[in-house]
Amino acid sequence: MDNNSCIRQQADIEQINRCKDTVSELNESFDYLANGLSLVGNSIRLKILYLLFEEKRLCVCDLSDILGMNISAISQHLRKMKDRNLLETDREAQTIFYSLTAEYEKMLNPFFEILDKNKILETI
Amino acid sequence: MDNNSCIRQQADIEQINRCKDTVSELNESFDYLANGLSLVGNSIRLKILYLLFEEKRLCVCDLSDILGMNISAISQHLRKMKDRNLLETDREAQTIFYSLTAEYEKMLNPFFEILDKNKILETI
DNA sequence: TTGTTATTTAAGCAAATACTTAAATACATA
DNA sequence: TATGTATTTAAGTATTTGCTTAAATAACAA
Repeated sequence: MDNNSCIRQQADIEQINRCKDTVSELNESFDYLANGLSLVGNSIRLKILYLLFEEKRLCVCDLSDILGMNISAISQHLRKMKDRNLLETDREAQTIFYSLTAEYEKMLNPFFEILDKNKILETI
Repeated sequence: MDNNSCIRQQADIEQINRCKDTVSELNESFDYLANGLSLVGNSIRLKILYLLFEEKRLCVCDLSDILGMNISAISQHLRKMKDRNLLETDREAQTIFYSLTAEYEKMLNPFFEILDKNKILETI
């Protein structure tokens, strides 16, 4: 793993140890948060999330049509986000509607605002 | 691309078209934002960002030691984040210190707060 | 029951990402 | 100028991710 055997001569050993402690203490939190952010960090999924933010709810079929993509591909993206609790579903006969969970709607709001701002700028 | 030829029978055509317009209008913004978020959505890079948030500045060598990873791997992560303006550098003799840019320190703050909260919870 | 619509799931492939190794660059000092 | 320290870069490999295809499930209607 570490062949170059680092630690520079003026390194602050106390700082290094403090950081090591922080990292090992928060390790699972980092993994969990990073996993959530990686789901949002994909432009197809970000589009889906934004569309659900604006339209409140949409089904796989609608999203497939809006984004010009295979239903199966969309379904797999939705599944990942549902598994991580970014989305929830609500069945109405054969149609399954997806929507943002309250928690993530709030969490993602600042990013949606950035997108809204862009929209206004470009339409002026 | 789209073999299943969707559009369900009760689809709201106006809604679909409105959504298509939004997506094509904001297309580059989605790509740009998603790219930024995908950088944060990696647990190694998230750890680096959090450590820089707490310690203000660290060099490749320190991070390599703290995270128990190859210097080259860390350097490549740092480069990606510097290219996307999440980080900036500041040379001091042979040592190059990385720090968060003001813009992203502000933008990532809510996530760092989540991590801080966890830290307090676990130490009680 | 049979067929239709809406969706999910599984398997395979292709592209993207992360890590390793080795060589290159940059600065400092003897 | 030669040597050591700090870091980057390039190339190769391995792992992960995303998409396609085809088959499966679920609700409904004839």
